[in-house]
Amino acid sequence: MTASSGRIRYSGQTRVHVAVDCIVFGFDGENFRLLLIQRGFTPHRQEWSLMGGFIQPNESLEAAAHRVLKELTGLEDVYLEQLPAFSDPKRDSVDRTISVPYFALIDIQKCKAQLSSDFHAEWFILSETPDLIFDHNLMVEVAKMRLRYKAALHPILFELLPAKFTLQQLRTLYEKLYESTFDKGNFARKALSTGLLIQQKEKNKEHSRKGAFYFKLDREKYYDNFEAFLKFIPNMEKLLGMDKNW
Amino acid sequence: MTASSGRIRYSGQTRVHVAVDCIVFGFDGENFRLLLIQRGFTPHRQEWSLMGGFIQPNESLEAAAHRVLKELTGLEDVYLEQLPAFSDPKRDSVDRTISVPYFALIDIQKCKAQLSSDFHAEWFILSETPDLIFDHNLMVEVAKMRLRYKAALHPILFELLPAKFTLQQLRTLYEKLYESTFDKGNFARKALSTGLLIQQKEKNKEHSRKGAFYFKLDREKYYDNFEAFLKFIPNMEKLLGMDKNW
DNA sequence: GCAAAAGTGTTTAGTTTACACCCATGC
DNA sequence: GCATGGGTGTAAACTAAACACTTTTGC
Repeated sequence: MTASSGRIRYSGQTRVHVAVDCIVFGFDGENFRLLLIQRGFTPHRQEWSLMGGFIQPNESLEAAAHRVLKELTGLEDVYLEQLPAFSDPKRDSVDRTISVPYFALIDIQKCKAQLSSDFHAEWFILSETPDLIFDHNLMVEVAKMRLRYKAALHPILFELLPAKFTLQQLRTLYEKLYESTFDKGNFARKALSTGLLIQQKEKNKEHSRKGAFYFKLDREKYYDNFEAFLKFIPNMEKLLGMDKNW
Repeated sequence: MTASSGRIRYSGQTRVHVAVDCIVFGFDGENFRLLLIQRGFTPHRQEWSLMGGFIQPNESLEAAAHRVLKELTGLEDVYLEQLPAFSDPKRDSVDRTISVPYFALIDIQKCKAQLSSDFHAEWFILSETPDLIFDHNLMVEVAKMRLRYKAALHPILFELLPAKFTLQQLRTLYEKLYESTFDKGNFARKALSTGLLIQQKEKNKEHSRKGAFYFKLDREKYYDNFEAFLKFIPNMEKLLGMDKNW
């Protein structure tokens, strides 16, 4: 619904505040993490919250989300995906505010330093997320489900890994997300068969005497095929909590 | 981003108009159809447009979409799914307006009568969609892609069929969406193996002497398993325009 | 009986899974 | 030389795809 004539005005129509909230996921090699801020102002001072902000007159929602993330982490090129808007008229008791959540995937190592003390930001273990203000807990739940869904079909989890990673790290990442375990051999074959991985000469010897090869993501193929399907995940239906008996 | 203290106001923050636009899909047995309205007012009087409306003070986005659809078609329980918001600050030259598109799937037969002349609504063959106002053409494209994606994994296309349908009608529906053809036998097996279909005693004899059994959707199983995965579509990756050579 | 569409069966190819096994290395 | 995780091989089970075949029935 739009108009473009200079003579027409939407004067009779309600206007509302529109904000974005960012559900920022990271992975520390062992656990999924969620980046939260401690509010420095009322209401709900010192309570934990998602990082968010109002949309500005000359920016799109996506630009607002990127701006907010930049303020918080210093990062510019972050993977962001829009989730369905939260628009219950009562969700905000001050003024009508619609919030559009975005989930973000970032390499936790890239922003550890920058995490501005302005926001008292902290990386929580995802499963140990504290109570959040307003409807932010629900936003996190929705984001988790969407991440599980999307990552089962598309190679987005690479966004969470450092530039160099081993197959074991990649597998652990998937195992944690789906709270499951995957066969080492089968997983490696699938991962390699995507052609997205470039084997390095260097090995990681932290976990074994033999050492595991590092891999890098083939960024070109990755961007070219972002929407391509993976079948990374065995028993996808079951892992996504879907009963197949029907 | 929200607040709930009575003392706080968002007075310094921009407020914007928020609207919903509905991309209404139907299927006439032969072609996908798109329900459009001819605007009766300026700007763009008599041009074709999606049906939309501004969000009201006491309704959510979803409620607004349902209201708009009810006005247009008389239908209340319509399948609706939110698409990412269109929020370019320049998309509306009058006032800043963010539009949240919803795609709707409806049984074309259920609303033929009601189609209120208030809106000069018409069912266009999807592939023969005229030029639409503003960014509505793009919304339709996004909705088509999302429908293809979603229908490959979930049984939503039943929403487009009448209460009783034959396997052939179901297959034709999928074939048209994916601009492809599917093996009769394999398709029937997959469709039946979902357990979602209840065979009727009656047959449709329009297309053959032998007659094809009618089926009804098992609504209970359908609602229980809405998020369950289907593997209805052979070569899903290729049909969704995804190159697998990587 | 034959045409035409409905519906079933069957062969083959491909993929997935589970699990066994070999490999390289530091101690 | 042996323990440890890294990496490879393989048989069996399952699934998908192609296509041939049988069924029904109005004319």
